Amino acid sequence: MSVKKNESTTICEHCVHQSDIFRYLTTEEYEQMTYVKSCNSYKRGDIVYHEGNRVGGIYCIGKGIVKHYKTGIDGKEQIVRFSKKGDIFGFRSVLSEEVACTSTKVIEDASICFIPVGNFFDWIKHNSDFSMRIMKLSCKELGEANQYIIDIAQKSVRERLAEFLLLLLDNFGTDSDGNLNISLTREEIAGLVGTATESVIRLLSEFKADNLIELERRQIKILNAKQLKRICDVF
Amino acid sequence: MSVKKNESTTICEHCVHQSDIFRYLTTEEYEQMTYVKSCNSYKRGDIVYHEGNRVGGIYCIGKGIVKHYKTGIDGKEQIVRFSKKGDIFGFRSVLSEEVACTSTKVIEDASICFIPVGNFFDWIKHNSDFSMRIMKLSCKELGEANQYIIDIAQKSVRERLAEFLLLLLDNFGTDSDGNLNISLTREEIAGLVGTATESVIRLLSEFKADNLIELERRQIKILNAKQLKRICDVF
DNA sequence: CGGGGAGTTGATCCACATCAAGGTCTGTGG
DNA sequence: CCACAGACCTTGATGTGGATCAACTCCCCG
Repeated sequence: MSVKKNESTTICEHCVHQSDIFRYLTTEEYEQMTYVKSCNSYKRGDIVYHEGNRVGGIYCIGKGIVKHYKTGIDGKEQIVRFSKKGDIFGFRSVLSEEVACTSTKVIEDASICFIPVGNFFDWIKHNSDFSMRIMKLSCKELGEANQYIIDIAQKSVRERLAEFLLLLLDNFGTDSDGNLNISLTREEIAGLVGTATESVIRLLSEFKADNLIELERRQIKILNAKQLKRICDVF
Repeated sequence: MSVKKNESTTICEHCVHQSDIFRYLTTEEYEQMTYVKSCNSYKRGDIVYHEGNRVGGIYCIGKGIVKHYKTGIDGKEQIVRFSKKGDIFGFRSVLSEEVACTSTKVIEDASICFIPVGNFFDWIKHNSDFSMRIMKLSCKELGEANQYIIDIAQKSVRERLAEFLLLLLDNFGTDSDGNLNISLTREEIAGLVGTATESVIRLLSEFKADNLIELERRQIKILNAKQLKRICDVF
């Protein structure tokens, strides 16, 4: 259940500044946005919306990380994507006029803005630069989803795990110690790679034994990206 | 390699009429389209474009069926989608300004129109109804791709095969004999389901033995859709 | 300091891939 | 019209990646 608290506008402004997509709004539209949007803060574990919900607008992340996942057999989560600072999400359901095809849950305390569908549609309708950016975004996500499909269909768990470690590195970068800037449970990694938790654990230990990574609880440090790349590049 | 022949405009007009997306063009734009588009006919096996190609426009199918696939390990095809009469494709690469993320090959003799990217962009820029439709389309495909991911990640081959048979039924319908209106090799079905050819054969025979389907070479007739639905609906 | 979620490890099992061999259909050219 | 090549299909035998089950430990937090 989502615990929301209203926040001062200051953080909100912050959020919008993070996202380059709103640069394509006119000054007037931008002002309108700061007026209509509402900003909330979320804790790890909070649900932004559930699969099957009707989504009444789009979301923009000012701070934090969320995962987008579908719930499958026995409630097993399959993560299809992450969003982080500056990313927008929810537009897929809004634009396709369908209910949400994924659930969105916070995995790192976040501050997220909500913009009602009406305004969003207005901008898309009247601002072709903005609408072009949105289109580009959805097409990019579609390309990534297609890649995901063939990865899961044809690569081994070992290959996929190597690939997703690199993807996390690319997406979230590292802190000053070289650790990945995202903290996932083994179960979440399993839900991302599409495998069982135990398999993730075994393969991570294997990678560690081969000096490809370092492990310190949920901290993962990638030591040998080149070799990981070699493992996942089987095509 | 793609064998193309120019066709009379008559068939071309035909093609555009099939697609409801062009109804959203203004009369002027529509006229422009009939002027700039070029129509070609393709035989089964012809390639429209390869994964990694730069795509210079969008395609619209007047007749026939194509498959969109990625090539993986050992050249094994993973089909991610089909397009048929009235569908447009190629816009993903165009809009995301990336190279094609899939190859497109004809699986039923087809007549396909090509519309250059320049005109397409013009319409999107100046016609918000049209651009909205395109957006809706790409978001719908994104939702389907997400579903595909969790299916492949969590369902058994048996469940997926049942699901894809129903999906083919839904997409292509049946002829007067009740056979699916699409003819795929066992290998293509395997590439769709994400499994080995032999597994497809064994499971199809199983379904046949259970009187769920009838098989006559590449003709597949679905006898008991309800039971197939029960097999694939494990979530 | 104890309860619970997360992580780990080992043992077991099976769905499915892979390999191998043969059968059937179709189109081509002699 | 036949024969032959090649693509496709089928069936059986075998191997294995990784899921599942079970037991235990570790670590955090109230």
